[in-house]
Amino acid sequence: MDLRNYLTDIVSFPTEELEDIISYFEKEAIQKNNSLVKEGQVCSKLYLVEKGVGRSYYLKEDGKEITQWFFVEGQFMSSIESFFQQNPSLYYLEMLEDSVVYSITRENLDLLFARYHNMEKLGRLLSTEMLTRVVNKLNAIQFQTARERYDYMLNEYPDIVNRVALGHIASYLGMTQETLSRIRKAEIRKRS
Amino acid sequence: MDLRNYLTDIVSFPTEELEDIISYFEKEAIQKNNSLVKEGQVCSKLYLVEKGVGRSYYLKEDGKEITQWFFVEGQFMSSIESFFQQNPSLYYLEMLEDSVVYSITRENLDLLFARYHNMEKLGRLLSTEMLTRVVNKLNAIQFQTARERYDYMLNEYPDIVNRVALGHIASYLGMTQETLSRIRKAEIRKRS
DNA sequence: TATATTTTTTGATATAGGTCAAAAGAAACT
DNA sequence: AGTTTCTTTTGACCTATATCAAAAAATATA
Repeated sequence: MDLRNYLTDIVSFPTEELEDIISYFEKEAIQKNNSLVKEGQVCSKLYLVEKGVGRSYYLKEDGKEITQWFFVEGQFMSSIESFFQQNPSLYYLEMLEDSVVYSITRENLDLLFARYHNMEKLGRLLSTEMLTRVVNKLNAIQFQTARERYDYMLNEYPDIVNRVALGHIASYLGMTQETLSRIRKAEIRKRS
Repeated sequence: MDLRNYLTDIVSFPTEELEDIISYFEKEAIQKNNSLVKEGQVCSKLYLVEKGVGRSYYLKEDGKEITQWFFVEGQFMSSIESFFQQNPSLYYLEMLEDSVVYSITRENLDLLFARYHNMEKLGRLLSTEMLTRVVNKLNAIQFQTARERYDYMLNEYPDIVNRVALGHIASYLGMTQETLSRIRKAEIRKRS
């Protein structure tokens, strides 16, 4: 899958619109553990992951890293609030594997939103999709036990569980590493 | 504030576009405790609250009501996933005071999105705004103590605290009614 | 392939907030 | 105004998950 496919999967663009739009994206290779954005910086770009996994995270007062979101192939990645409001990011963005991403700046994206009705539609559809995903996570976090949250993760993101550190998943799910380790142990026992 | 103002506050529409758009909305008066949508129904309309407060909630297996979101004057209200995906709603929508709302059907909204680029933009901006709000709530719920969450509520929605039942606020914040009652008691003591 | 570093597991203990039950207070209805 | 119903508060007790500390396992580096 390349950029063209990811976009046309959402909205069908006339060829010349699509080519113009694509010309504003840049392809970047990012090495494992490299940051795209650091806390305090304004996030000036929106990324689309072609290959690899990324995450957004922040530091609690005690210095612990809290993973806020994971981004896999085909997903748009950004420090959303910083990108849209152009204020300093509360989050770090980093890639957890050697990755390839496409990026577009806020200015160019705005330009494309204004130029093409279809692009505006794509923006709207992506936001509502993201919104649904965040609402789902909120419900999982708010009303499920630690074990149920891990099951939710296995269902929604089976892939990620095997690609990233347990500590990252634990903080993403709002529990400690130790708790997740114990849950996993119990699940293995249950299945055999 | 009327519908016209709520819309032009977000995007500036040429007069005749605005009048056309507005003609697709219907004004409805809803009595306290009346539902707009029940669990299992497809939510066919998007509402804008002119006067009153609404909430979305769902029932846990044990029958307890969990408030998912509050909607006050000027906010768009819907069972979002049901409205956009046109599948059965997991949530109830109800008004907690005698209210006046504007409504528009999914079909008409889609028609306006397709007809006016400006309308599509409004849709996109509303989704991103909502997205930011949900992300904020998620962070509050996931990493703050019960007391901190109540403080977050007092800041973000000072108004709501005095308009709706404590039990609704408690479940919205992911805690029991009893816990919220004790927190409130402690806060009062602290302030005097 | 040995050594250093990071990640995961395990154990012991502590605690925030849940549950259950009942009293007190407010609001709604006749 | 009195009665019923709904909401909030209070108390006693319990449990899921956090915290702290250290061992074991996996991974990276020299």
